[in-house]
Amino acid sequence: MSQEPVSNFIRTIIDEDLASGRYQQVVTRFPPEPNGYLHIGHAKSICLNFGLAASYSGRCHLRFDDTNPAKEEQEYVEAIKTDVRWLGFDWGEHLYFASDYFEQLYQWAVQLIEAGKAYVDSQSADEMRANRGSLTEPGVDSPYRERSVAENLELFERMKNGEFPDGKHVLRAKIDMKSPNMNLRDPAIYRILHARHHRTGDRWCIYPMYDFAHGQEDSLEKVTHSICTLEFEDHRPLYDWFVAQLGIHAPQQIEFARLNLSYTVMSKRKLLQLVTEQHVESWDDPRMPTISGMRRRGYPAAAIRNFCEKIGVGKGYSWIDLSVLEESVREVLNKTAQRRMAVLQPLKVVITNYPDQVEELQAPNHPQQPELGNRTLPFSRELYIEQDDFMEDPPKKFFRLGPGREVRLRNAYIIRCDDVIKDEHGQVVELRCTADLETLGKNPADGRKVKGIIHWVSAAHAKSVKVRLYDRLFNQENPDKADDYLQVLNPDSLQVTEALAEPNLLTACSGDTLQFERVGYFCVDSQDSTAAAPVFNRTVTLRDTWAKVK
RNA sequence: UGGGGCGUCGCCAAGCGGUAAGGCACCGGAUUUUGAUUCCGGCAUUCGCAGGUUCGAUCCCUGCCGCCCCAGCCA
Repeated sequence: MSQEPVSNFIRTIIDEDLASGRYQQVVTRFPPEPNGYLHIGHAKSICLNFGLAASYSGRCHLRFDDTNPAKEEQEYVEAIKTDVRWLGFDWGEHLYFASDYFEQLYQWAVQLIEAGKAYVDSQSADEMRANRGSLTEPGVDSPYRERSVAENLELFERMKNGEFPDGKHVLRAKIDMKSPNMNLRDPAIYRILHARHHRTGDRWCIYPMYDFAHGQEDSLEKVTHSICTLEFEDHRPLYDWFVAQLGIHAPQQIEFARLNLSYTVMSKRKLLQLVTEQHVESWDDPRMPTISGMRRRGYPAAAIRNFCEKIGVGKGYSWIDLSVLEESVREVLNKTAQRRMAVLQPLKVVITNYPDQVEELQAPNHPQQPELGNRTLPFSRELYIEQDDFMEDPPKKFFRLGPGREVRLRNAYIIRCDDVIKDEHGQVVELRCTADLETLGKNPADGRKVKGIIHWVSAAHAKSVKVRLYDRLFNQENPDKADDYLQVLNPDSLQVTEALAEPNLLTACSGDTLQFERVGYFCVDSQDSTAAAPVFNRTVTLRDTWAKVK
């Protein structure tokens, strides 16, 4: 699947670690918190972690970082597993949960207390904040900082036994309240939380904090390279401190820049809000930047993988244009999608010199791949073409239909527009045309050139299908910069319309993606489409240089 | 103004002391029964700025400038 890997700073580090003998193999992990659905930003991390493991013949674990029962749910665990699998990655036997390590983590906390490296603090959250200092002022020691080991042990035990309400005490690592790195100013490592955990139920009422859990989880799994995003750079000294104090296997944490995509938001909080406040249908709404939304939209997994490969990985804050993703989608779909014809905004055409009969024309399913075979298209005297393909007073650069002009009907004849029929409002409602019946499958014998080619359907045979046209969810390039990102939602992100399609479209199955020639790629909606009432989602438009010329 | 990072073409991004890969975008042109696809060609005398070391610097040193992150009992 992948050929020459692109060099990047992470591979460089791994190469050095392997060369120096610091590690003998490569073990990575993708560690989502099950508090929401995966999005395209997670895809970058998944492709990176699983890709690196595959490239170095190592392994990659899927580990749920479920240390905060207040926000996490089983539903998310299942959705995440589905998405990672769909993206094409396999964790094999290596499925883990932070919650499986709770007992070990608790023992390690006790060990730290015994070593005089952790203490129970009984300040309130407000007092702790006040004593933490600021970016420019050092913090001050907690009055509880010098409690005896015995007292700490006893209090921590009682915390575990549920003898205190939430927030009454907290276990802190004893490091340095004056450290310029805020994360080292005696970070909280265990808090009291009387909450039901989706996997451990009511067994625990104290839960480890991220900093006290993540590195140890990596260590237990013998992870060699723990890849995370830039904001954890400041946590690395803490990460290293814990594994050093505990004397356990030390993985190397490496930070990279998370993905930012134009015209979309990536924070789970905001995505959750879009769902709960019904700005979109659901987590898998085709407008969502979630993996499940993109899947439903018709984006192939390979396109997402190619995209992640293409954007690279670095440490600088990057901003990727949505068009890069869309190009990746077209790249895959162009090769795989069968072609069909459908008219979105119909304009009637009558071929006046064509007899009252039905002809069966042959059309290739894919112009560049004859092995995909042909399909049959019914052709008759009355057709529909796209309104956009006719102009009453066309400019010179427009080479579609106009009064007296000729155009090729794709896979059929060349026609000339003789008359334009309008209704009482002056609206063009019908075109009277003549077909050159000698041009089926060949160019005019007299050598005249007809540059325009338009798509069409036979009026009597066309099938009506529901079509959903999706556009970017936000109107502003960076919705996070708006005062309120909800204010810049694109009101036209979804347009529902009926299209008239060639009969062959009805044989498409759920999940199939087809190209409506000259219009775009469309897939059968996995939720709402039925044989009786088909629903197609527009995956992405075709590139349209004419639109730019206009 | 404490600490941690980052600054190479419009957007990503290679490069690791020997004289600027690649992709996307863009601009030409060819083929084409999708104004699609495909195909050719063009596209940074220059690497945030200023000094210094060196025969030679985007790569090393110094000083500026700009941007991002950190004061959750979130991850």
